[in-house]
Amino acid sequence: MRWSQALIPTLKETPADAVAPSHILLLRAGMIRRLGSGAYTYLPLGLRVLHKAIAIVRQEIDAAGALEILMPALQPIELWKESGRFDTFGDLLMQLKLSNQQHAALGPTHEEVVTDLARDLINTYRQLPITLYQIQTKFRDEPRPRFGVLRTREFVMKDAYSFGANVEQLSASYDAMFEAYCRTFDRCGLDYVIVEAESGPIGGDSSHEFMVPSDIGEDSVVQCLKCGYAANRERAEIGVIPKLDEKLGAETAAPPYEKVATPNRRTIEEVASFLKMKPDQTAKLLVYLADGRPVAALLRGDRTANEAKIRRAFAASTLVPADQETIERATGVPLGFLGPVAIKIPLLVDREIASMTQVVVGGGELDVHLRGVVPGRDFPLDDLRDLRDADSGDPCPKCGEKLELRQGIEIGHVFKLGTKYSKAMGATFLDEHGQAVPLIMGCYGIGANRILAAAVESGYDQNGIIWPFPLAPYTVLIAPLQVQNAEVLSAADTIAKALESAGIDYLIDDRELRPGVKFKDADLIGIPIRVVIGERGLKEGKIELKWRHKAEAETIPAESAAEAIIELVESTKKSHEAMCRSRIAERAAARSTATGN
RNA sequence: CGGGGCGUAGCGCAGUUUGGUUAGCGCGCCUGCCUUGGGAGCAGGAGGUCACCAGUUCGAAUCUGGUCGCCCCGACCA
Repeated sequence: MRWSQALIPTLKETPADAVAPSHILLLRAGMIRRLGSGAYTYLPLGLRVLHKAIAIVRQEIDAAGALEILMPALQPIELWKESGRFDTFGDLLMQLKLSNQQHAALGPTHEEVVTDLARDLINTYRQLPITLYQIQTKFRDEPRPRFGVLRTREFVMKDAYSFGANVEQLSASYDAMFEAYCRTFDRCGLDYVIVEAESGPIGGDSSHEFMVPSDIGEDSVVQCLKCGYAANRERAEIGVIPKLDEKLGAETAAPPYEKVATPNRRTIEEVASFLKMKPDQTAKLLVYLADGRPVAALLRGDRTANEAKIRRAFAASTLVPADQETIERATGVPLGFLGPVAIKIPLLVDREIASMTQVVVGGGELDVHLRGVVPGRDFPLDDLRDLRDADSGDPCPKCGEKLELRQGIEIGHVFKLGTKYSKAMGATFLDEHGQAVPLIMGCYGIGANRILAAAVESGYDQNGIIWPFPLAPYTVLIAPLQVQNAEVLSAADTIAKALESAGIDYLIDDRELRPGVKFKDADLIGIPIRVVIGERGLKEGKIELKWRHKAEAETIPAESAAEAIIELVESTKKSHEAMCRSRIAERAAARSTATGN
């Protein structure tokens, strides 16, 4: 492609409403343009990257044995009512009225449609297992689109759905997708982390997220750098925190707790600052309705409750925070002054509380808190649980080392669904005994646009984007510096022709501009290999070769330049493929050790 | 949905507090000269419903009321 014929509207200045590096750079590099909030046009350069990412996804998902289909984005609302998600999806679902009063939705995901298809087409266990997928635009009425292409109202997703006759088939399909995702992201050249994710009432290892670490990532993940444990923050378990054994001797002699007046101080912040203490010296008592029954959880004041953990701890299938009226009716204590001493409803205590010698808690009556309360002495510690979100510095559940908390961009998610949709929508098959049984499903998503955002977030410098080799809009940028000079231009054209016939994609900057402008633009759009041809070098029979990610350029002989560049591209591809293969081997080895024996 | 900010040329901004010539500046764009290895220089030029609607006023980018749009923080995120 000749730059003079292309549409690459680079910007010298930073657009005012872009904040995230990927957003700023994709705009400045002329790859995207905003139409409205959360809606972006992909210009030629950006679209090429998107297409390269999609091509890799498609190859790997195909190779994993899934079958590509294309379902409508436009869906009858009845399907959503049938699955029960019309209510749970809420305002996120983009709805519209068609003629004839038809009520429709633009698909935010396709469990309903694919389950409808399956109940129609899958009749017998002999057709199972099967995995269907599509690559298609999804619609979600996001309350707050942000960070450019990272969170939009309309986005391209690869969504796959597996159907199995039993749990073994589900696991096999899940594992195949999991492996395909690893291969996909390895091939994209992304640095990703796989984390255990919260999977709802099913539990177990039935959900994983693929994350690219980034400060603008919207998900928090905890990671143990020692043993490799990684989990979504909501999911992460916390290792055992040592109890203070010695306190049994020392602290039983501590003075009894005292009541202090805390007029109208209800929140942890208010109480702590009023008593001139830190929030981590206090504890808070939270009240929930577990399957409708009021229950309480006690956490250190500065911690975040984890509702999924609390729900499981109370063996409940639903858990919602209790409202003020319910709390006061159930406990007889006004909101803001609840404490664990003499509480009237079932109480579970977070494990961490056992490591506190003294604590400030609510006094169980209006405008009163208790200071110097000793856990274990003043309230029981016999049922300790893990009830909170993991934090930086908490012990790893596997090895006890300190966990690190980081942000990440979710680029892929694999999930064992079970029979949630097949049961709700009557998607059954006949098993070996002629029994109609619900299909066992899994679902697997990859956000194509997020691959772009994540690649830029993890590959840029102050001059612009540094694309990973496999995703770059073009592999080689050829920059003849003096286009008026016939020798320079023909040297550039010679190289271009050679790349063309070698099947290597390139962009040739044939614009009649000053060299500085060309260099700035080249850095901005981030093409991996830059070939500079200038009058000066050409006189000495030399042209310049530079990697975008390296500071220094090298010179090579002009007459053999084309061959050298082709060789460089080929060897880079080969070493990347070799890296992907060795990752595959590593995972296979890890699996056989894990299955043990 | 709560809090904060913004809307003036393709992009970045000044002007608004205190109403008053023809609404400015930089970048980009067009023409010419000049220049040519890291966003050059000179000269000339095009480009504006000052987000929209209503009001106050002799007079509104500027004051008042309303509407819309966009960004950030939070809530939310199968």
